[in-house]
Amino acid sequence: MSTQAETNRLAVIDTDSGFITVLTKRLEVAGWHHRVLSTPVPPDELVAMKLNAVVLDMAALGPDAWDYLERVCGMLPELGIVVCSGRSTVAQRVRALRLGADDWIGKPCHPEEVIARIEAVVRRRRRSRVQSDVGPLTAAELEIRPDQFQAFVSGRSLELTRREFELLQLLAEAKGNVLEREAIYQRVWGYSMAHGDRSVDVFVRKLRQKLERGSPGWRYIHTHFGIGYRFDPESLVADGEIAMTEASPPATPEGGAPGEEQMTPAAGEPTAS
Amino acid sequence: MSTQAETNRLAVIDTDSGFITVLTKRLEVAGWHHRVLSTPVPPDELVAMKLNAVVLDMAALGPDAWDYLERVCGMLPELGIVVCSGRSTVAQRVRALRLGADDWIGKPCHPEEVIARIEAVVRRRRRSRVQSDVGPLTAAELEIRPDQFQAFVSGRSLELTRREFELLQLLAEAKGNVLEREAIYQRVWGYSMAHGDRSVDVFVRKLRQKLERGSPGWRYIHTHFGIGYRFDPESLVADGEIAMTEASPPATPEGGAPGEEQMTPAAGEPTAS
DNA sequence: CACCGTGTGAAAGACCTGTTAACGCAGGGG
DNA sequence: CCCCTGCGTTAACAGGTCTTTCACACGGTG
Repeated sequence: MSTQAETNRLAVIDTDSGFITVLTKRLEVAGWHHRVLSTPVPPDELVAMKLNAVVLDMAALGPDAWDYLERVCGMLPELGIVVCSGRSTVAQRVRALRLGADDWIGKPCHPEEVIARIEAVVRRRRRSRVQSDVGPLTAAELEIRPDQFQAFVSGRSLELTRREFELLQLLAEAKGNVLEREAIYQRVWGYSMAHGDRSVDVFVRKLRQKLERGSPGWRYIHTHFGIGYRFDPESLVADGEIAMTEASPPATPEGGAPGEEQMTPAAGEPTAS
Repeated sequence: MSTQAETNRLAVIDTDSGFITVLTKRLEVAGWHHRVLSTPVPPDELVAMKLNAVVLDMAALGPDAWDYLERVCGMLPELGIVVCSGRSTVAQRVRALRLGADDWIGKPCHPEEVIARIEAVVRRRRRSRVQSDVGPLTAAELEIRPDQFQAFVSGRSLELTRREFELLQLLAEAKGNVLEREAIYQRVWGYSMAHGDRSVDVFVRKLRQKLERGSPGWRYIHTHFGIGYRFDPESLVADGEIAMTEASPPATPEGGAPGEEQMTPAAGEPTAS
């Protein structure tokens, strides 16, 4: 809940163009990343897409539909699977659900209901997942650890407060992009910024202070006059000079966070400058 | 799938005797513990039942059905909620799903499908708490034994109460991760924390007290201001030093009750390394 | 040069946590 | 049947930490 703005990723495997058209329109409104496939792609590829859920029509899966469904369910236990198919019998629906599908919707159906059901499935999945979903994020000497609500430099904590940490995390996740004050405030504080509020500036200052104290030699946060701030680690010394204190590989103190690859929500898309 | 040694607990809130008869018969075959209710019991009571899921008919909930549904969903985010009702509109189904229901089935329906859908809903939840109850867990001088609902230090019990133990176990299993108060409360108490509830803090204090009494020289639970707590054993004495039991315990001579077990006069202890 | 936006420091105030004690409830024993 | 004891909950207070706000200096922009 706190980490909002998490975009959901969905694949639709179907051949019913009318259904797809209507559904994708709704998905765009809802802000889902989605991809339409007309043939059953190998489970491996589904894995690579890092999906949250998949909607599929048994009719589009060809003759080996049940095999395919079983393989996908077995291979991606964390994936939300919603079958949206034409006429079906109770036995078929029960079979799919037992195989591991999360829901079955009969066509014709209202796209809004499809989305609501997908969301229900994903919601349930989110809750059950251990909170190790977000891997540590590193930048220059910095190691940002969402699991600890804290940032480290060569193993030493920067002693950030909650707000400071969330601000840093937000900026770092948008690496390279300029974020406007209003947007920052909105996402860290959770509500709209009052006119004339300087909180963001004050926190940027505190953050810079702690960053410099723990990692002198680097500048992390840049100011864009009249706009906002941008995170982008920049060495203050010539490249080859970092003689001592190299030890760049941030030693993971111990918490064995699984080496989750960082799932980039959206491809970097620079906000105009 | 795996040994279904764990029985599922389900409540059915409905007044349709025919439906209930058929459904309960199937539930018995499937080995579910179930309870039939003809009126909407207060959410508190649902909590006490320690359910995995609930099946409910909007028609049986009376005039405040939507309110009730919303309250239950908000209070028991971990509970699987399946609505099984008569004729309905898309808008109603979407509303229920958005409120937090996991599935909506229209009557009439086949009991086998109802069960399959309940199982699909519960299936996800189960994954998360799979590995929790097996082997003993040790950390520093501590030995946490789920089979006894108790923690030990060099063989001596810490005399933890049930809640204290569950809290400790939860924290220890998440070793190294910060857990937010809401998350802790939800997983130990089983339902959502009311705003302003300080129970978690109080129990953390009791736990720290007992931990310190049994294992001075170590700090186990760390506070993260504005967030929650983190379990991470930390020695209070420098590594190479011979712990002299250096006055860490402020004695507290003025004993309250005479029966106070102040044992541990000098029992050998640290020696660890 | 005038104007606005940003950096900086400090102080007031809101919020959070540690700690203690009293209350109500349930189970066991007399 | 009543009393005793242990446990969990709730309220209240004290002490600290974090946020916000304000004032002023500095620097970029037109």
